[in-house]
Amino acid sequence: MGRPGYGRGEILPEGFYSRETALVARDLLGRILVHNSLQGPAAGMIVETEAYLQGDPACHAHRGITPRNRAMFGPPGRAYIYFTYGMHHCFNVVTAAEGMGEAVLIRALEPLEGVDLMRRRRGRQRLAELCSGPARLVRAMGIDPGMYGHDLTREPLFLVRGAEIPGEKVEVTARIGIKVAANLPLRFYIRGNSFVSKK
DNA sequence: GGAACGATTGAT
DNA sequence: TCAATCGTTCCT
Repeated sequence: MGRPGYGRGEILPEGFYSRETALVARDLLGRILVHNSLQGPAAGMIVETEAYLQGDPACHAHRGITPRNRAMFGPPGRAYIYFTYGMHHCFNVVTAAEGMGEAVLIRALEPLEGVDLMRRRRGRQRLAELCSGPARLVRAMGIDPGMYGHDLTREPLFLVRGAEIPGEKVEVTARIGIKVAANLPLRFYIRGNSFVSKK
C-alpha cells in the first residue's frame, strides 16, 4: 500500500537539512509536511519559518545541551518539539551538522489534506485558524510530543519536496515573540499567502 | 528548594 | 490588553 495523497511525494532526504540553517529555513517554504496518523492523513504546505542559530541568544541551544534541547544537537532532519507557556507545543526541524544545536521553527502551514481532521483536532472551523501559528499547526497535524527526535525522512511524520518558491515571493523579517536578538532577519514567509501567522 | 519566564493562543 | 498554565532553567 502506498502512502495516501500528498504523502506520495518525494521525501526530502537528510542532506536537505544538513545545510546552513537560515538557508534551510528559506528552502523549507513550499515544502509539504505530512502526518499519516491512525486517525487519517493530514498535510500542509510550509508558508512561514524561523531559523534559530548557535550563538543566537534566542535559540534554546544557546547555553549548551540540556535534557530539553538535546535533539537540536543530534542528526539533521529530526523533530525538535518543545512545550511552552504551560499549554502549547511547537515543532522544529533540526538542521546543520550533527553537534551544531540549530533548528528551524515551523510557524505556519497552508492546509492541503485532512482538513476535516484538522478541524476536529483544533475545535475550529475556519481554514485560516487551523495551521496559522506554531502551536496551532502542532495540534491540527496531530503531532505528539512523543515524536521528539523522530526521523523526518520516515513514516508517519515526514516532509515531501512540494514546490520551490521563487526568490521574489520570499519575505524576510525579524522573528516573532522573542525579546532577545529581536532584530535578526531570520523569519521567512511566502509573500501574499493568507495562511502566514499574524503579528 | 524556589522562582522567574516563555520561539503562544484565545477571550475580553 | 490580559489571563491561562506548568516544564525548564537558573539561582540560592
